[in-house]
Amino acid sequence: MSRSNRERTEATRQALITAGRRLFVDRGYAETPTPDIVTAAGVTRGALYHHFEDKKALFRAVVEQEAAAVALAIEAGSADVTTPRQALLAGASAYFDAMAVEGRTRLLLLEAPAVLGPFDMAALDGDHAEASLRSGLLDVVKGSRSEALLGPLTALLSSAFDRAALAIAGGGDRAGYEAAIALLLDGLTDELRR
Amino acid sequence: MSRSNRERTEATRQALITAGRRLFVDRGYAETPTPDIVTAAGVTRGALYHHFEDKKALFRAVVEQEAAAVALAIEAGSADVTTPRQALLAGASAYFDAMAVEGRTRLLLLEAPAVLGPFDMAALDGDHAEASLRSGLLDVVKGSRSEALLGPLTALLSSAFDRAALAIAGGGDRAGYEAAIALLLDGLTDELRR
DNA sequence: AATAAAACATACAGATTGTACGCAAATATG
DNA sequence: CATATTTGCGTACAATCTGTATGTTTTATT
Repeated sequence: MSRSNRERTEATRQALITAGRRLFVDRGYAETPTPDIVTAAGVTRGALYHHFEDKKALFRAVVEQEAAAVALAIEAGSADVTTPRQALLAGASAYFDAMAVEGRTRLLLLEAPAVLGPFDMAALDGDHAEASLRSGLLDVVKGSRSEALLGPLTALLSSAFDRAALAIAGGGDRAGYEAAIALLLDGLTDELRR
Repeated sequence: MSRSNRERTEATRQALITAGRRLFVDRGYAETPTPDIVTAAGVTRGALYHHFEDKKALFRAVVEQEAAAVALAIEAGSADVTTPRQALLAGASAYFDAMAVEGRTRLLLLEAPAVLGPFDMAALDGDHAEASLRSGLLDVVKGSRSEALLGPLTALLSSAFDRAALAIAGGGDRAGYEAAIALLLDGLTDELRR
């Protein structure tokens, strides 16, 4: 049985990422020693440090994969929408669905910002969701006074979405959070039309 | 020169907390070895482990002190206010002022949630600010339909405040964030009066 | 003054990270 | 196709860090 080098690399890389994800979610980044990761992946630390520069690089790969999955789910979830309002609410709902995957909020919203820093975090497409929100909000603020507030408004609401995702993942009342978000968006919309 | 035991304890505890704060802010919790902390504090690791159960306990003490300072500043900042709207906006402004102290956003909003967990974090008066916000929002939603959304709305806006504080600390445009928050609050107020 | 207890320093054991080195399988080269 | 070379990965090692155990000095107790 002989595998091509590319296959081998891809297989062990993914095994490490999968095992790492499992342990990072269960115990957190700091409390997860690399020996445990490689054991779970069925390799040795030699393989880990061959494919990744250090432990943090493996974590980054896990987070990147997770962020990509979220971006994909949102892309798919935002099918045909009618009004800007519907688009925003549907986007929020898709985001909550995507973030409902177990461990995802811990990885993306708690561990990653601290481990990678909010700087690396922004570069890492963590704001793909934010960009989507931004374009949705643009339809709302466009033409109004305070169109200049698009940036701050996007950041604020994005943060609110994250908080809602965290709360929902923690057993919070999803309907309540969705209603609250609708309220904020509707209020914002009205307020800009005076 | 002989100091009372209470004085000694208080002095070295505070020296450790101060040195720890400085290093945690500069390098982050994980990248700060205890030998560096005790050297900066002018003691040895023996003193550290005599006064704190472990490194995390020292970090917790730093965060507690920081959170208390924020709570105090907000308390003082919310002097005589007239309307609920003014109360909320003044509270936000006081919060931003308090969080503008260097390193505070990193400690309270980035490191602490990851190191202590959002669980310990909530218990740790991190939501003193949130409680204040909640009571301010109560005046807004009171009597309206969707009074039941007070909880989610508080969480969402609290998160938005945190994000604004982070952005401002990172050199963001404070006036823009304050305006955006005013917009959200005003919109919410109007929306509930229909 | 003598004893107890608290504050702290020193010494040590275990664990963890990253690196150096070695070997075997796969790919490149003539 | 044979040999050289690179790639994947396992093993061994050195440096560091954390927490504990043990000693020493200073303050409190009686």
